Amino acid sequence: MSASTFFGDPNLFNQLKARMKFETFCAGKNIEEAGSVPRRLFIIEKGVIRVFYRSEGREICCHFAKEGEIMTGIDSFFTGKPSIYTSQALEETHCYSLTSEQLEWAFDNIPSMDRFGRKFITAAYIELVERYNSVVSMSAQERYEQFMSEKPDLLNRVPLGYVASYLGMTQETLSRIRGKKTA
Amino acid sequence: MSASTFFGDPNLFNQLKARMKFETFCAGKNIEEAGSVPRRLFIIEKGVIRVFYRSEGREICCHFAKEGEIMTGIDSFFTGKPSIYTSQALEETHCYSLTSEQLEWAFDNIPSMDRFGRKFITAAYIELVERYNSVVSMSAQERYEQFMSEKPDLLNRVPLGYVASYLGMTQETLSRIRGKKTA
DNA sequence: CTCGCTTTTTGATTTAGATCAAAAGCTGCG
DNA sequence: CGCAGCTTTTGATCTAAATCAAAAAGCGAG
Repeated sequence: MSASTFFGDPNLFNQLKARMKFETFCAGKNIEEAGSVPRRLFIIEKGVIRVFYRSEGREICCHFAKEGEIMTGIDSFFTGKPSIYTSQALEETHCYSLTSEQLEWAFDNIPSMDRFGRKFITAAYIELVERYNSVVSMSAQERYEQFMSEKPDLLNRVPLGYVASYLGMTQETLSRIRGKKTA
Repeated sequence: MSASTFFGDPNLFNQLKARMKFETFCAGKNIEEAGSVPRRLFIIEKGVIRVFYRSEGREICCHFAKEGEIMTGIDSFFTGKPSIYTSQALEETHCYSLTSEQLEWAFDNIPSMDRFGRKFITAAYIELVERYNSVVSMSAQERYEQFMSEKPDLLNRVPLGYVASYLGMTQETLSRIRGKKTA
């Protein structure tokens, strides 16, 4: 989700900003680890983050977030359960962060926060529905084309294997598809 | 999502109930059609509903809802855009309904409504994440087993083909998997 | 009961994409 | 420069599941 949706309510943003912390992560640094409970919400100023989990010995990337976007482990952030996700900066990344306690405080004390939360998750939900549908009804080739039309810059900023797992295919398959296009 | 979560706040439920309409749909009847904008939220008293969309000439079932659960086209219900989904009663179905206008009214006038909406979508989001992960990292056999451990009754209440498309496989594949188990 | 229709099963074949394996390309560093 | 350790590409199989096709099983209506 883009941060501009969040900033749509400047008053809300100002109230939150006072509580947010500026953080920098260098390339390769893990931001939050799987298994931990306290999760922050990040507004990314600069950089790219991947969010992934481990399944049968391999890492599956389920999300990329870059400058101008909000990144958070929605599941545990809102439920309080330990997360299965690890987030990692892929480039030097600058962002503002808010802890889950601060967020809870905001939900209880800032009137428009629940509405923001509702809209934020609705947007995330709709995005996920689209990804779900693409993975069940599109071929690897089509998924690649959709990705390229939506996030063409990412393929040059992150390793191929991460994108492949994000798209639900192996690195070899993605490499072949990409090669075919140019040839 | 189960309706009990909704009823967790009896005060909220009472305020809404006064505005809800009781409706009955007979087996096979479409409840809401793809392409329409006004969408209702349903609390199901009795019956089963399937929600599906059309893709490349075939129907993909993306959701089942039965007695005790809430059914709504979350995407357009919250965005106001026409939905791609059709919902259909598979048995005679009784439910309470709330129009999107009534829901908007509730969001604006009942203080705890935004919070309910946020929690409702969060739950739906988490459920969808699980389905997404299962479809990208599990075999057809494993998806069948998961389905049977979670919703064993549904396979006897709805046609096989609907469940197959819900699980992201063909009817033949589901039939073979099921046969193998018993044999 | 039995005819006609729908749903489910079974069978044969095909195929997209995975897997396994190795060769190329890159990139930084001593 | 040139080797070491990466990421990416290319090649040769293999396999889960789709597709195509038809038989069998259910089931409601006359």
